[in-house]
Amino acid sequence: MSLGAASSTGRRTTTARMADRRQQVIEAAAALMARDGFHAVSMQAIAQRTQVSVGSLYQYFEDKDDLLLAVITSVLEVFGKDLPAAMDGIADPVRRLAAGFDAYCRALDRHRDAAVLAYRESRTLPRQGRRLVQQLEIDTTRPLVDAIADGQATGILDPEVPGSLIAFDMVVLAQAWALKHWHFAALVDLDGYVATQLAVVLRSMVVPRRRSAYPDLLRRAARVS
Amino acid sequence: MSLGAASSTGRRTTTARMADRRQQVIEAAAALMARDGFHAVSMQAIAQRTQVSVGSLYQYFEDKDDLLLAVITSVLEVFGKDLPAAMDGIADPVRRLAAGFDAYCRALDRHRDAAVLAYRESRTLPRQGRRLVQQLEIDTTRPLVDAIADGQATGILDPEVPGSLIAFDMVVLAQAWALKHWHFAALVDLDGYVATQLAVVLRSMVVPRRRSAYPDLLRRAARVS
Amino acid sequence: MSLGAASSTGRRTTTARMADRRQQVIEAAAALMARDGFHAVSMQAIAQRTQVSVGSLYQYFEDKDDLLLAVITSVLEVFGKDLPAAMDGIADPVRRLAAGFDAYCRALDRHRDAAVLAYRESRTLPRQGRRLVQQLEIDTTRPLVDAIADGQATGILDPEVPGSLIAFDMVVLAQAWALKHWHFAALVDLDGYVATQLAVVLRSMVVPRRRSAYPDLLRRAARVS
Amino acid sequence: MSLGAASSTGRRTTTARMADRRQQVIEAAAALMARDGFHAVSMQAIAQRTQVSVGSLYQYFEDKDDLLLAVITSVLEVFGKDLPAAMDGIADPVRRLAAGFDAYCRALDRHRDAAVLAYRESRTLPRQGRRLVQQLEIDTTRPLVDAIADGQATGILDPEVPGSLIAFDMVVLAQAWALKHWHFAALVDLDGYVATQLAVVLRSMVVPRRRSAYPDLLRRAARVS
DNA sequence: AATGAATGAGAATTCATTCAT
DNA sequence: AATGAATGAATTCTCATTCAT
Repeated sequence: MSLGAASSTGRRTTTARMADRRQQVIEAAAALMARDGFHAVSMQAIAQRTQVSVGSLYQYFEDKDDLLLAVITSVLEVFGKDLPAAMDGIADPVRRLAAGFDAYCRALDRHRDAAVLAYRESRTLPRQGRRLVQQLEIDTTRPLVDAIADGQATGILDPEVPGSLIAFDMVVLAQAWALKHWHFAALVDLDGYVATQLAVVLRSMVVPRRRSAYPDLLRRAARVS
Repeated sequence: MSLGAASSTGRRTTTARMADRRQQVIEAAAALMARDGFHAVSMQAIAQRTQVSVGSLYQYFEDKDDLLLAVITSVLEVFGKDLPAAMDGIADPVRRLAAGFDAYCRALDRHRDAAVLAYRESRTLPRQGRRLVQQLEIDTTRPLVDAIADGQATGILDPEVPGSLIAFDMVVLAQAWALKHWHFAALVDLDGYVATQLAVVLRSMVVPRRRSAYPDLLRRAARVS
Repeated sequence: MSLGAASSTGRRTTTARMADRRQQVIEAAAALMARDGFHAVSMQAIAQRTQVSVGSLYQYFEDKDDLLLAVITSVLEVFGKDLPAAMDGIADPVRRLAAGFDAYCRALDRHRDAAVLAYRESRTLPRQGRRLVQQLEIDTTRPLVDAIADGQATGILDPEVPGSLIAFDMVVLAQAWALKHWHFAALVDLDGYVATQLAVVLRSMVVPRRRSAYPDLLRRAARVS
Repeated sequence: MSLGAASSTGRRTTTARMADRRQQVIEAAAALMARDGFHAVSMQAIAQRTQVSVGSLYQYFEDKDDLLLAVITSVLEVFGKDLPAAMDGIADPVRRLAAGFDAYCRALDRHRDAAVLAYRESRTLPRQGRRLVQQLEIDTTRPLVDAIADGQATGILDPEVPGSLIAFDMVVLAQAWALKHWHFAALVDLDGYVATQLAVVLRSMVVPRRRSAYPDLLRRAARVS
């Protein structure tokens, strides 16, 4: 569970060693909280797991909420990073969109517990933290929104379609793979899931005369039980 | 926040008066927990709000988890009840599906906080309770699955489409109205949301030569900013 | 665990049915408390076990302490009753003493848990109740004290021996079979225990020239590991 | 009520200061529980008495049961320590036995309340703790058993006498001074008690031709009312 | 007499946070 | 910077007892 750079908290992080430890704490906390939930994990448990004293925890983080915020943003950053990386360099907007959705789903699948944690516990954060997380989620959607806009500009996608809404639908459906895994996993595997959901979304957007260009994306690739 | 029928937990509830009180407690707890989250609400607080002694709380519910389960199932039951009620008697499978989705979204909109509570805190429940909630959610999906199957049998919907998966997508998207309200509400109003999402889903399912029968459902009705 | 008449509390006990129920409650309470200890047994648990309402419990007993007193006296009465019954009619003071000790040990063995309860929890009783229990224990010793006095008067037992003290020793040693059963039971069986302890006590009392009359009592009868 | 060495429980107790405080807590708890009984003493009360926060109590002890175990073992250790100390260096087995019994009775007399507590509440302990206490009691008996065996080897004591059983009888009788103090104290003083009980036990063991060597031990020294 | 729902004081235990070393 | 002992408010849950029906 290698989680990104983090911060978001205006902490000094003077020493490099301190930054290291801080990151370790975030990862340990993420693992514990993903398993047991935020409230069920005590600061002492996190300290113990990280081989750090409780006192030090408060050197790295304002308080427990601040740690949670760091954990969540750390998780979201990982997700957010994979997405543009996967889309970068793909000229065709539809294929770019598909690549983004695919990458996002895979990232979520890899860190399923962390994802559940992030979406579940963001409510626990104080207002400001909650907003920050929401903004991060919106930022993540950005590349998708852009790809749709691009597709509409190119005449591949229906210009009447509300891009930002559909893009967020894609985010929601990707997250659903983690959040409703208990249900979806009984119906399809990850590949099938990605293909199916992609087909649903694209069918509603690609204009009829351009459909022939994406036979692979518009037809369900996988069996669904 | 008038929440439906009682129990779901195998409780005694001998007196009618007791059942009444029990229901009051569920509603008060739902309100408080929806606002502050399960862990932030103490049994004391619930007792106080309901004008009931703490001891009585434990006469009605095994423990706090049991109360949470009662709250969540109570919430879900309301949602689950609106859905078939709205679909009942509509012959056309597509219109039936639309009516169901519409009703579900509206129920969720009405009890937005309770919905967030239910989906957020179901993780807090012990295994068995969690399963119960999941089953309840699957049961809710049933009428939608049936409508899709009906549509496929009638030749209106693409027979290759995986009905159970798409039906659950609809549930997920309906829930997203509550869970991601902070984002969607900035883009559309409820009517617009329902229309748009319905269009997305139906476009990917209705076979081309039957599309003309549902011009209202397949075109976005509302403005999206 | 048929426990004796009881009362000791100045309760009315009007109906015969009431007296019956009362006795049932005492027995159920004795069983539960013997197993789990006084504090670990709730009034509701006793009520449930006896198929009686909690309210009725308070019709039969002042409060929980009063119930405990009833339980303990009930237990002790059973013990106390067996003892004189066994001694009655035996002319020889030494053999009478032996019969009494034997009967007492056997009664204790039969109700070992109840015995432990009685001796352990009598401390829990309020002053007055404690005194009552102590008096009951002293009364029990009476026949033994008398037998010793008789033996001394007859010239069989050493006149210098402090009878009341030795008699109480016998009570203590009999109780020890129940209280230290975890240890003694690993060393001897009940018969061996009775024989051995009897030999110890009698050897220190029977005057030398009368010893030949009790070869069976003065020699250890049983094997001790 | 200065009670001996610490732990017996596998606790960390890093600091010396911590060990100190821990010991203080044990002593305060012993005093309170001896007076009011285990269940009647709250952790709050113990904390208050020791000038320690409730939280700290849980730093020193797993839970209330663990504290009770510490109290009881602490008590028993004191008793167990006096006994061999008094016997050490006495060559004559009978006199050694007498010295041990004497020391044990005196230790019990000094900490009578603690003794009652230990024997009464050991039932409250969970299985493992109870076993530990029993083992401790058996260990205590050891020097007595050895002395008897020695006496038998030397031909002073009747070789047929079951040593381990008699030794435990002595323990029981010593404890009876504390447990049945309400009765015995009315009959004799401590010196008288020790002398009398010793005489009872030794008379049943010392072989006739060696009796002349212990006139002081075989004759009751004290008046008994 | 009998019932059992209602009560609320009190108990054990946890845990975020601080601070002396 | 780091430590981890100390703190005590807060929380969940129990249970003896009462009282309206």
